[in-house]
Amino acid sequence: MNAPSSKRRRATGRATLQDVAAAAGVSPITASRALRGERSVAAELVERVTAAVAQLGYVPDPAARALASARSNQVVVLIPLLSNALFVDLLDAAQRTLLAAGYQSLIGVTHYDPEEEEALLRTYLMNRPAGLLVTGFDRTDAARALLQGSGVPYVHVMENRADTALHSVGFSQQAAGQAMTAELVRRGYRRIAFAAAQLDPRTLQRAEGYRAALGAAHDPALEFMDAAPSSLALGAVMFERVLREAPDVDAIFFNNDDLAQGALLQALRQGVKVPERVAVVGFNDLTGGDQMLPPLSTVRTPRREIGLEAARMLVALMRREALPEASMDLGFELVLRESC
Amino acid sequence: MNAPSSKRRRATGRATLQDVAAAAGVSPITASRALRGERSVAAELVERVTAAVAQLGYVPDPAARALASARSNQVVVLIPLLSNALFVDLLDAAQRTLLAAGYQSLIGVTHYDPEEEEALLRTYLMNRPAGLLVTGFDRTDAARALLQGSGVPYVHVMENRADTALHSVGFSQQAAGQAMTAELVRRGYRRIAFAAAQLDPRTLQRAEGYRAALGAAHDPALEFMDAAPSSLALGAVMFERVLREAPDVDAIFFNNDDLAQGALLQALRQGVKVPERVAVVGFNDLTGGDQMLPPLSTVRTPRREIGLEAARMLVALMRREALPEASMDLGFELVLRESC
DNA sequence: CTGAAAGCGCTTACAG
DNA sequence: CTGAAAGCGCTTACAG
Repeated sequence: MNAPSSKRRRATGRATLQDVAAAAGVSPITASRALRGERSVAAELVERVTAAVAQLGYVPDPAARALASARSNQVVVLIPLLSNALFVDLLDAAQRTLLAAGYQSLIGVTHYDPEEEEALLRTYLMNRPAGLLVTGFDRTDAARALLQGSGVPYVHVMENRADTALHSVGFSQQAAGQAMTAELVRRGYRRIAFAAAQLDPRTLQRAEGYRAALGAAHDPALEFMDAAPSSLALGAVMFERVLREAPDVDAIFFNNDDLAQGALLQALRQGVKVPERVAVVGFNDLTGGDQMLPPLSTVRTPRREIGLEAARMLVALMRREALPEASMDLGFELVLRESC
Repeated sequence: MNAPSSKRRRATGRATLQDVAAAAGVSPITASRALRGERSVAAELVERVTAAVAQLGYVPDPAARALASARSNQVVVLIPLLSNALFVDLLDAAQRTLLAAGYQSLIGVTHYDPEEEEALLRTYLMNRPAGLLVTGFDRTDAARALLQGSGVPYVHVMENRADTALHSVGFSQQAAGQAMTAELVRRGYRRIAFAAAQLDPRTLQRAEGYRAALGAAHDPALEFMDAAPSSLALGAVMFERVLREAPDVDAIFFNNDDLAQGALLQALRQGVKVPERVAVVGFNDLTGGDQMLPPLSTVRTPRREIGLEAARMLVALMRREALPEASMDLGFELVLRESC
């Protein structure tokens, strides 16, 4: 009768590749190839398949695709924290680029914990992702082996390394730390403190740059490190502490803008003049820096561009296209407002 | 010989349910049932399967599962913006809860655009998600039909509605707007402005609350609406504008904290005394409000709790467990600091 | 409580 | 350039 064939017991009601093939008068394999843009299909058949797809409103089933091809259309993005605007910006840009290229993003938050990252990697690799975006180069050996052994392309974001063939899009954190410190020196500051929170690998690289810029003038007593997460409130506390413990300080380089903004607000509360009594500079150029009193001098980091370019690089890798370069240094920019 | 059977041409090398079943001496179906915790399996067999899983390091293939069961282990989370800390907090909490329950999150950003939301829904529904979290009740009819027709459980976040059987976790935006306005009235303010950006549905609900609290005293000339996205910089501009266009204003209720914080900084720049000349209050209690000069009075919204509880509710729905209630009102709290 | 059979909707590998 | 067959690794539906 007209009842659906009893053979198709669990049909979902959606049009399948079979239906498309039948409507186009080709075999399912040919329909599949036409759909995926394989060039070995006659132009006329491609047209017929395309028409059938449009007519039936066909959409491929990602699960069936993943099962048959051992590869999904999802990209895993591993970032340290969602509460840091830096990573949210990067994620947003990467996500849009990937979506436009037909890939969905699966986000994993590592909380700056290598063990947690390794666990996430184990879990997400089971999904047979098409690719991965990972933050920085610092991870467990097991995580590295997992990435390497997966056969899945991946790109490192935020950092660059010249000594490897690994794919990366970022900038030199050390060079950025060095450049801002050098600018302070150039402006005549002599007792320059470095105040950092979180103490993740990139923060420590910036500290290296700070030390390099200071050379012999570097005084370890002017380094203030706090492993707590970065925040406005912590910046206020650190500002007060630096002035108390190093009264002769004349400039403070905070490793993140939220710290620096908190410091500026604390200075206002204490009546400490910035930059006259002490200069304050930050890092990243987060929202609000230009609204501070005085407006905050900082290092602008290209996080959106990093997200965009890393996604592009990954897409090329996933499509097995040739890559112009294995690693991109997107640089940084000193934004000198009135706080130094 | 010892070579793998030529029948298994595309094996991936991972242990399969077949391997587990063989090692446990049961059929694959029984292994599958034991794995998924179906209660109809003898305790002893469950033990043997569990042991085999551990021994082989077996992990189920999500794609095969999704294909066979027409349901994946992924939950789609649709939020308006990643650049608003409010939604990032909600997302973070929901994500953790879902991950702990064995579900992965697929994030979609709608940019407050119903058309974009509808498109995302179409795309993501193809993945046969196990469930969805959607923001608010405002969407296209097609999107509503898509959700309804999918058969997939979903929970609304951020808002509540008593007049429907729809699942939701949030609070009354209108009541929150009304409560803060009433507090300002109680404190003796008489010319209370409402300044809003983005103008999304929830902002407009807060505006309703503002009007309701003012009653006959409500003056449309004191409403300042700007459809641009919320930011510190816009808050500064709006503050200046309100004072210029309504010089007799004695309090300003900003619909989001970033606006209010920007206003506070602008007041500082202009030398306008807060709250003496004009009171300033915000909404959401975002990071930094307590660091402002003066510390910002605002409405604390339970976004993390919303993410957590909505995820819990969804998990119960996905597991077909009984639900204590279809809708949860998590309330809000006035945080009265020194800016009013 | 357990299982043999069939099927989910695609793509791979092999032919021609 | 095109296709018939087989298979990816699970779960559903039917029996018993």
